[in-house]
Amino acid sequence: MQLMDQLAQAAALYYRNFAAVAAERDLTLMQGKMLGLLRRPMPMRSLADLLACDASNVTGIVDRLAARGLVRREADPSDRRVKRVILTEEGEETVRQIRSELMSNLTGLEGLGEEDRRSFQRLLGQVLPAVSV
Amino acid sequence: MQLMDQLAQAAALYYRNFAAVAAERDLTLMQGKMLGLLRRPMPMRSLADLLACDASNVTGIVDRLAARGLVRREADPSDRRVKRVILTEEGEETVRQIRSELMSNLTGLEGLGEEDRRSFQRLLGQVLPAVSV
DNA sequence: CGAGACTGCTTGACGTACTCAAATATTGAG
DNA sequence: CTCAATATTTGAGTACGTCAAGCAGTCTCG
Repeated sequence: MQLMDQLAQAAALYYRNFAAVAAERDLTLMQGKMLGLLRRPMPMRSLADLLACDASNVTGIVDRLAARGLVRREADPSDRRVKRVILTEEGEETVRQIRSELMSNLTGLEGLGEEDRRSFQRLLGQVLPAVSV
Repeated sequence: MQLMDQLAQAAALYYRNFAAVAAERDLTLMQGKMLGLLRRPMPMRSLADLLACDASNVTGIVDRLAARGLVRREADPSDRRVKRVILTEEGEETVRQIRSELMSNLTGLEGLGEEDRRSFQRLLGQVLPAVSV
């Protein structure tokens, strides 16, 4: 079906853009995704679930982000097995920049009227139901 | 903006699904994408452009697909620098399977009425303009 | 309480993919 | 023919993906 192909193209385009924005800051796609998830401190395990990858994978990604001072690990007082990942000041700033650049690249979103916006949201949700965070 | 987040989730979901379908056949995401592009014989260079990756990268991916008998290289008679990648019979069959499984997983698409389908297509095109193939 | 099951994180081995620079083979322009 | 440009490959180095194994902390239950 033609619509499916268009969906594929749209998804590819979205990630090309995302990867390009991240790359400007010397971040990989995964590193960018992870930073974007850290609105609040998050156990490694949760990050693995959200990124749909193995926990052992998260260790390396966090290591690299931490080495660059964008995140740090902190102990979870309620369960000493758990380490929570938290953005540093610099990490917060980076996330803000990425978000705003992403928005400004999605010029198509700006042009939508209120009604189109609602439709788009409804259709997206229907075709690709969001996973609860 | 909330819509941007939903877009991100939708794109992520699309690829999770795609990757899962590919993985059932022991293919990676990139290998699946490449197979999907091979509707006709394609120079390595074109594949690199379509996949938005380095040409040296395509060499490896094609190598692995060829080793499994899903594609093969053939010489381009009009330019002896060029090698065209072409699906084998088994490759064609694999692509058919992947496509049909993708479709059947996107149950949300089936449920759309004619009008919704048109809207969705228009909105997708507006927000994330397709790259011409 | 204390043994065993389970969970969160890390490590190591190995394969795939990405980038970059360099080498080879052809092509095309002057 | 010479030189610039193009198509592909190779090699080094990094990031990421899986999987199996290990350690520490938590939980359940006799």
